[in-house]
Amino acid sequence: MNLRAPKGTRDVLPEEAAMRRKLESIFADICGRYGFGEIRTPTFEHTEVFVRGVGGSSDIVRKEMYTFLDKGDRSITLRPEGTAAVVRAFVEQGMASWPSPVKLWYNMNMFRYERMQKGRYREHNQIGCEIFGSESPMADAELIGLLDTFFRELGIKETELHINSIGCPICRVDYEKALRDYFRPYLDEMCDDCTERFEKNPLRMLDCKVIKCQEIAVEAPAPLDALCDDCRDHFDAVTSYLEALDIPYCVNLRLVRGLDYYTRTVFEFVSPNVGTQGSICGGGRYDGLIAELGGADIPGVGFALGIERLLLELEAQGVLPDTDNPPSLYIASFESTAAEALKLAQTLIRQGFSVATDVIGKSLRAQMKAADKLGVTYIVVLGDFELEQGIVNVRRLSDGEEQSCALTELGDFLESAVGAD
RNA sequence: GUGGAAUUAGCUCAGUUGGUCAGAGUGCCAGGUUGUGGCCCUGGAGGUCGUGGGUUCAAGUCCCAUAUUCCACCCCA
Repeated sequence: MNLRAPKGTRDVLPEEAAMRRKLESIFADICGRYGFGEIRTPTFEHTEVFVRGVGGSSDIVRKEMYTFLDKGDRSITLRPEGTAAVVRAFVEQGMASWPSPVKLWYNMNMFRYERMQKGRYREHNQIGCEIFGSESPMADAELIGLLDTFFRELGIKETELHINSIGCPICRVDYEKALRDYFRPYLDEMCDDCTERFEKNPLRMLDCKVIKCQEIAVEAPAPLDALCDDCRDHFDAVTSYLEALDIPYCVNLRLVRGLDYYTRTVFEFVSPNVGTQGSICGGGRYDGLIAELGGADIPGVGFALGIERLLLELEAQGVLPDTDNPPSLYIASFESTAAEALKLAQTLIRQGFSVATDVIGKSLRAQMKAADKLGVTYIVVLGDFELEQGIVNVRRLSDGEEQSCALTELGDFLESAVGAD
């Protein structure tokens, strides 16, 4: 019997879920401040959306998609990434007629059939942003600025921004030809992967990990030198905006990225703390994608950030978010007063306070221990005596200090306690 | 898809050359105070040693297969 979670999936338990919720709410808040609206697309799409959107030469489409036929013989694919799906929605919903630019953010789970490693899962979550309708480098810079804001609010220090330009379809053709001309004499000395890349995507030969290939690639024509004037100007403008925003960056000529839709700007935030993946967040410009998916010739730029990898990074840097812990109360009771305790708890909970009571029938001593383990701020014992008097002793667990309080004023007491913290 | 390592209680892990090896710590539950937490003490529950075969008088321990996780490639978040 195999009742374990499927390979590459995981359970998120309360402690981690609370941190995720916190970090997601920070991201949502920042997106709102930058003027982005949230979008949620279906968990699955027609396979064609990703084949055409992400591109047939990408690894995602070639070997990582969860694709199946539904009962109507439609080819369906669980979304492996967000941008193609969001662009599909953009086209289908006629967002081209919305005030431009259209700025959207999302927080969605993604599915890729891959070998497992730390920070790499078959189901994982990405938060991301897209800006449609701006060809300007200002849009690229605003997105990176948003990420910088997010990382600052999280307290992340050590991640590096790598940025590059891979040109437009026009100058890339020339550049790929130049690369092939350069590499052709060395092909016999290079690895099998590179000989395959030579045909399909010579750009990838630049970041091969094989030592011999790296030595050969050192002298290869640099991508930035091959850019046409427009692309060169665009890239220079992006970096100058980053400087204006006071965002440090590192031009990484070997940064290529494996999704077919990218044009011009590509960037990543990398860190040594998330396994060999390194990349926490990746993005770039995709000026031809909307047209590719049947829309008008509208430019776009966006990024996606892996929540699981972000959590690894936060943990490594020791800046995991504090989960909110409002002052809370434990009401201990006896068999004779259990009903009154439940009722009092419900009343206070409905007033907005966080209140726990025993629902097992534990001894008073066991209830005290339970309250301590829960980490509540205050505890009261509600017995027959207290009910008769209408007064309870409120004990603060941190230092054992007690003060009496009328039952009818417990809400006010907790209210003032919130203010005191 | 390729190569390597790991898998024993909820968690972190011991277990020597196959023969009381099914254990420790921690966590959990209960009691020590039938009306008062943390520390401490006592007791208890939980594992067919990832799964399935094989070798053997005997396997947690050796062999094979398989699953899962981790690491290195590949690639991406």
